[in-house]
Amino acid sequence: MQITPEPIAGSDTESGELSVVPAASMAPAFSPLYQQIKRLILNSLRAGEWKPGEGIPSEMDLATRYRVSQGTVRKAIDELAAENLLLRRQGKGTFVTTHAEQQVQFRFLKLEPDSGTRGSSGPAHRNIIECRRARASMDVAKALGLRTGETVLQVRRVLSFGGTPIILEDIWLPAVPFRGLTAERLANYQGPMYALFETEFNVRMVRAEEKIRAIPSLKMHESLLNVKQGTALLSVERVAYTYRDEPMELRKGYYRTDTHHYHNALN
Amino acid sequence: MQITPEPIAGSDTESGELSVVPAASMAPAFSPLYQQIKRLILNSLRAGEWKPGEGIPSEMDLATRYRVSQGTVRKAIDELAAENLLLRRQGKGTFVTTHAEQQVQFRFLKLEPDSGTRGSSGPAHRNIIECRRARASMDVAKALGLRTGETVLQVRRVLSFGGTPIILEDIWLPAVPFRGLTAERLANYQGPMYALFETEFNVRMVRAEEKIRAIPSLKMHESLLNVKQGTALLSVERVAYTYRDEPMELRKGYYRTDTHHYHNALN
DNA sequence: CAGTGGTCTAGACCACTGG
DNA sequence: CAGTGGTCTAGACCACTGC
Repeated sequence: MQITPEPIAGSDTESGELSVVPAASMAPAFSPLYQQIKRLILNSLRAGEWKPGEGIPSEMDLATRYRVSQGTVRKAIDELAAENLLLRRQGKGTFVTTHAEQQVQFRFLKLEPDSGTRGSSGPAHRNIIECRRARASMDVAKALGLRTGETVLQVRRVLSFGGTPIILEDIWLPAVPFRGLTAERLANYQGPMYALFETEFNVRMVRAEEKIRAIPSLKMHESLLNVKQGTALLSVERVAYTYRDEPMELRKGYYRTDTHHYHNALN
Repeated sequence: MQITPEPIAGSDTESGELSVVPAASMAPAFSPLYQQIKRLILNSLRAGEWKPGEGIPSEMDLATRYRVSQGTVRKAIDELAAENLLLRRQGKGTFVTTHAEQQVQFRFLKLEPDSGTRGSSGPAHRNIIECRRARASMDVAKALGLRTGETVLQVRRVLSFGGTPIILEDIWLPAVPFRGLTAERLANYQGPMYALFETEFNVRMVRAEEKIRAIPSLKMHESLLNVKQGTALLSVERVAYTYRDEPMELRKGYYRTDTHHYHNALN
């Protein structure tokens, strides 16, 4: 059984909904119903039919809408919840996840103090050093899917914990989606940067990939991070992706790890 | 409905199976059926009723055994599969995961070459430097849940990729479960170290936690990793846990990150 | 072909939330 | 109390594997 999506939000960007056959393959490309439902829900998220923080229709409503059983909708939502795109709350409903909540303040930041829990030394202090327009270098362009020389915004900031500067971040953003972003707006905004991206620029960061290295600190790190040149720093290069799986941010972080460490759980 | 486990494998270590009430709380500690089934399956895994690589009974068989529906067993297995304790293979059955398979050769190793895929430079070369008995220092004892001074085994080895030494690892293991482990057995064994632990010592590593820092290389790294003293190295401190969630290995890794990087996906 | 896991349904009931 | 997500069942059928 295949589903014919009803044109609700006038936003089905993808034309070929089903039966995508791998090139030069005889595979029938069978796709279970719940995967098709999952894609329809994802399309609604992409189209902004339900915004971050809002609730989506109940399972029964969606089942009626898509003309499938509740269990099928349920399995679709389960997967989206596992990917952190949706959040289920028993008795209340299912909600679009957002970066604008206290609990997930630093969802992508895995640095922790060696002793104590994160936040035990008070809230992080953010210091915007600069925000300027620039031309994408080759590696920045490649990471963001742009052409070399295209206009990007470059942000530099320092994060301090307990009064000590711990992290220097250089951030590159494509200029077009982020038109109007200034150092002042960044400095005045309370809350995670990704929350500002959501509310002000309609850009939702969904997942990220990081490449981690150890590097000797440079001269510029001396004053900004209060370390001597040559000190070992953790280099964390992150590319963050949107609902559409487009790379929308390149972030090069330099972490002091004398009092903190990057924590990772392996399963 | 609560399940009364039948005494099959004579191995139900846990006495209080159900209804664990949080201290000083009136919470009824409701536990869904599938969670109870999950625990029973986990107990069988712990007891060694099904060994790594082996298949477990079919869903229908387990449903009959536990006197629940197939769907309930299914949900229990789903969660264990999500935790990488079981592996489902359509048409074949459900199997206990193992480290002794080519595909998951380096399940816990997240270092990748900057260009190319892992393994593109041929198989890793393992060089056992030493394996000796020692007394647990304070931090080693704390990590392994031992008392300071208890006997541990200490292994040192170097991993090379494409002929270049990239990783130095110092490994600490509690002496008792690993009695009989020698440098020779380690050197002669083909395959992942965790696979040897499974087959020879009945120790199954299920998950791990890592703390990552950047440190300057020490003098001993000069010859072993072929780097100059003071070069920035990635320090990866891993504690690995068994089925019973006991810490069974402390591993301090020192990674060269001039040609490789630690890769991490964030969701 | 039989046996396995994978999907889908319909319906009942339970636990949790908020008015 | 109604509405939500969460659990459980029984049964049907499908996709994949190996003999």
